[in-house]
Amino acid sequence: MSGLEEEYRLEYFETNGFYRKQCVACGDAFWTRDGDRETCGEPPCDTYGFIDDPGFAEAYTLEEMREAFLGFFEEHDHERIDPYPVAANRWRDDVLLTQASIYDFQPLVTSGETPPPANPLTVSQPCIRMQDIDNVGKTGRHTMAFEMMAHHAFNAREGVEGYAYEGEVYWKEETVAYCEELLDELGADLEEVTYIEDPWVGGGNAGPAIEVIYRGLELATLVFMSLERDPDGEYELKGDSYSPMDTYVVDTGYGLERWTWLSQGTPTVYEAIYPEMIDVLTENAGIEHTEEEAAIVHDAARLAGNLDIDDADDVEAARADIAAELEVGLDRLRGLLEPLESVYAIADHSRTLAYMLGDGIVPSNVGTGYLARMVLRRLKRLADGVGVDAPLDELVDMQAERLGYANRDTVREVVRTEVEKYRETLARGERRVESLAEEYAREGQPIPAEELVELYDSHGIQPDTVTDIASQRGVDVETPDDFYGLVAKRHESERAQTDGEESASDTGLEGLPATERLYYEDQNRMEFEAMVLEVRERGENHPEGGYDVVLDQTMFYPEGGGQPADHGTLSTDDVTASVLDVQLVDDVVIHRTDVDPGTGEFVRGTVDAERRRRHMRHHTATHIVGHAARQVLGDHIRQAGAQKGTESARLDVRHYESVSHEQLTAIERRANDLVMANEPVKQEWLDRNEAEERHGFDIYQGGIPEGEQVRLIHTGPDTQACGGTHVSYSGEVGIIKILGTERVQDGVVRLTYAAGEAAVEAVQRTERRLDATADVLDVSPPAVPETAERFFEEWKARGKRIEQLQSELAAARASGATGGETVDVGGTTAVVQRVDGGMEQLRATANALVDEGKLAVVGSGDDGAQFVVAVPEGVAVDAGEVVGELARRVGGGGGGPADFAQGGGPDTGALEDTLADAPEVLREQLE
RNA sequence: GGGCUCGUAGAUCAGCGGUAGAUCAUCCCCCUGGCACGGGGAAGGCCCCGGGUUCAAAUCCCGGCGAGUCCA
Repeated sequence: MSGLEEEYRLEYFETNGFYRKQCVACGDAFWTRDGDRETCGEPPCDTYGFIDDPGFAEAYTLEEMREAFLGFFEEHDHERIDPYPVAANRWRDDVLLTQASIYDFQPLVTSGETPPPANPLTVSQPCIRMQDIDNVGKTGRHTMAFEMMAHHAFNAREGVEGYAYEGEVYWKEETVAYCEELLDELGADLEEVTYIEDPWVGGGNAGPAIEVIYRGLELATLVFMSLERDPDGEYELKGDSYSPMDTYVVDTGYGLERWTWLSQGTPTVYEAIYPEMIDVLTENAGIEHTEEEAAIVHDAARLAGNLDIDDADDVEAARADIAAELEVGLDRLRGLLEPLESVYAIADHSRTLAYMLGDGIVPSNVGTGYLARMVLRRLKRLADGVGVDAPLDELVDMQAERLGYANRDTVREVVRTEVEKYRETLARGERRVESLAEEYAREGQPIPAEELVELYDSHGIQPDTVTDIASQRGVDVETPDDFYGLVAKRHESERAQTDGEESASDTGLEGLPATERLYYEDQNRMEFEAMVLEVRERGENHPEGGYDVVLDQTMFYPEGGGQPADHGTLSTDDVTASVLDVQLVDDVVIHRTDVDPGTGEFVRGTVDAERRRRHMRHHTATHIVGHAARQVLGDHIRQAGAQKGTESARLDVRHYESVSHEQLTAIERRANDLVMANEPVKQEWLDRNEAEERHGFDIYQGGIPEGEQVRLIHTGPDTQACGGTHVSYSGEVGIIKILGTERVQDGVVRLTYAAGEAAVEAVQRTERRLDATADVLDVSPPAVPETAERFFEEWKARGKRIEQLQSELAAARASGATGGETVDVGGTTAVVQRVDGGMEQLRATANALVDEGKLAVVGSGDDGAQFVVAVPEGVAVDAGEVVGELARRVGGGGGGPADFAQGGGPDTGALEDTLADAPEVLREQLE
């Protein structure tokens, strides 16, 4: 066991006269050319030394610095590659956002499975780190959106085989030399640069790493990824053991924003990287400073840079010290700085959104969409708070323009839609809080913490919003110290349930050769011959029983990519086995059959052609519908899931609003246009990097395939990476009929459609329903909508008429025209009457009687035995009690308020006797 | 992917087992020279859909559809 000290003894350091020192303040080991140096150079051991005193020979803009960096490495034999999207989930499924340039090459390139797009390479990769959201604007140096400039080299140890790249391109010596040369070229004083030893650990990998510090600013991190976690490993880092890997990767990160900042020496990073935006925002917000105020702000920023400020909490703590140092009041300082902090954050959040939306992320309540929504809402709050009244879509567009995105119209549209949604949510929230505040105001109580949690968790209302509105009504709010802790507590129980995932069962099929998959060779052939390599009876883990059959080659398509497995038969001369399911495990296709075809036998395989053809039509149709949806709805349209069946298929796409009928019709028409154009559907196997380069990441609509080669399906103008089976010409899909659309969740729209024979069947089904409806209405099908509407209107009108007639009838009954027994109960006239009708009639009759000052007991035998008892004002009879007693006698129950009650029971036979006893019951009540 | 909340008049929402309500908007009348305001009146409801429990469901339970929100 050992650490990595030896790893840092570079020849470069030796020959250039470096010293290895230990920081007298923090104890970290570092390398320097300056023999007198005692501290590592990084705050808090040292302070910023570049503000008002830029560290490079010239000032660079963001764009100039990016070009300087990439150009430098191009000159040193690196290939410049285009940056990847910030939505990392478009090429890997373990993370949401790109947080570092190395994300572009994980996991397949770093593991050696796939070659890198170039080697060595250089890139300036846009990244988003949501974890810095609270620090943006406040610390002077944090940005949520940033570009990580990098150069990477992918190496494999000499003599080991089986990796997608081999040999060593370069390693630590060259990496440090490049860094020094670049710094030197830009005019940095190399005497002032320090290299801190800081081992890197992450995601099961580790390696030595060096932090490059210049004038107090960490400019770069040079990571030498070369170790993997291994219980028996010889290296010990942060509590885990590691051993060397066969591949080792140079992973560098140079912060574009910091290099730009250092070259300009502005008080904060924000003024260096988007000065125009800061100008626009300060003017729009009406922030004006006198010369004296401007000087205070400037000095405060410089002082803050010299302090050990890591996050927003430190800023607050340091502010008093800064105020004292500048000899201004704390409140005045805060008043000057806080609006600026908002402006900085607004500029940053606008840029973050430009990255996100420019890369096609659609705001929603899940995944990256949720993150985009959070950023936008925070941006809106900041802008409102500081008085920036420029529309957000303009702010985002300013950044999108600078970043060169082509889909700026969509981006603006998305921002506008999302701002409107937020406005509605806020309005809803305000109404809710207002009525809640009034409720608690009446009781003279403060709004309790549980309500606060509920308002936030279920309705998205921030506690400070609640406090604001409540205080306007003079209501206190119990704000707990640990508000977000309480919210988290609410979610604790759901965590517990999410484990218990079934572990992949041991297939026991190791060592079998990969099945040759014939369905890729000829997607139209449905018959083949093969040899049975292995048959296993399915164990008790599989309640459906049967056999797992492995062949040397197969035409059967295994379930995958949203396409269900083929069915069919495997026959020998003696037996015919039905194939009920087909799965792919690693490279082996497993056929589940009902009987054992016999190991070593030759079998004739026949695929259920009807089923397969329907799947093929629906699969190609899915590509076509996706393409059409993108044309109609916009370039941001991406597949969120898909399922193909025999009767219909569905495609879920990311979109920011529901799809209108008009849009649906347009999609359907475009899709059928593509069908009728009868374009060839071609498959092509391509090297992964080449496929990405030629067609972009949008080919991964159906998920991210493994392996070095990807299979592309070209359907006319559409290209996707896909493992499914397809028809040969788009015309074979037949008619595509969109059956419906629904919003599966916010930000995801589902399109359901049928193709070919399934479409014809679907149309016929719809037609039959229409015919049946027309028959019922006794009109021709075209007249159905109009007739249905007329009938519905008439039905409503009749309902009203019936109600009116019933009350007239009831009034007539009450006036004594239709009998009923009249008795005297303690001085009040009571009428006991049987009216066989519904509850409506009973109520109307009883009400009419009460209107005449009479006590009413009305019974019906229409639907069981039912009673209504109504008591006029000032009569001391409890209607509820009376009904309870009467209903009990017919085997039921009942009740209600004292002046009006209803009830009943199933025993209709006892109705007459019960009504006869009613006067008795009423009199008992009086006592 | 999981949790929570909500679907009642055109709009905003009460009601939360027992006769469907308020406010605004709409229409009519009064007041005015006219408008705003004010006063009086009317019209407007498959209480989201489907099951269940109950004598009785807008109300309780289950399922679906729709909307919102928090978290991974």
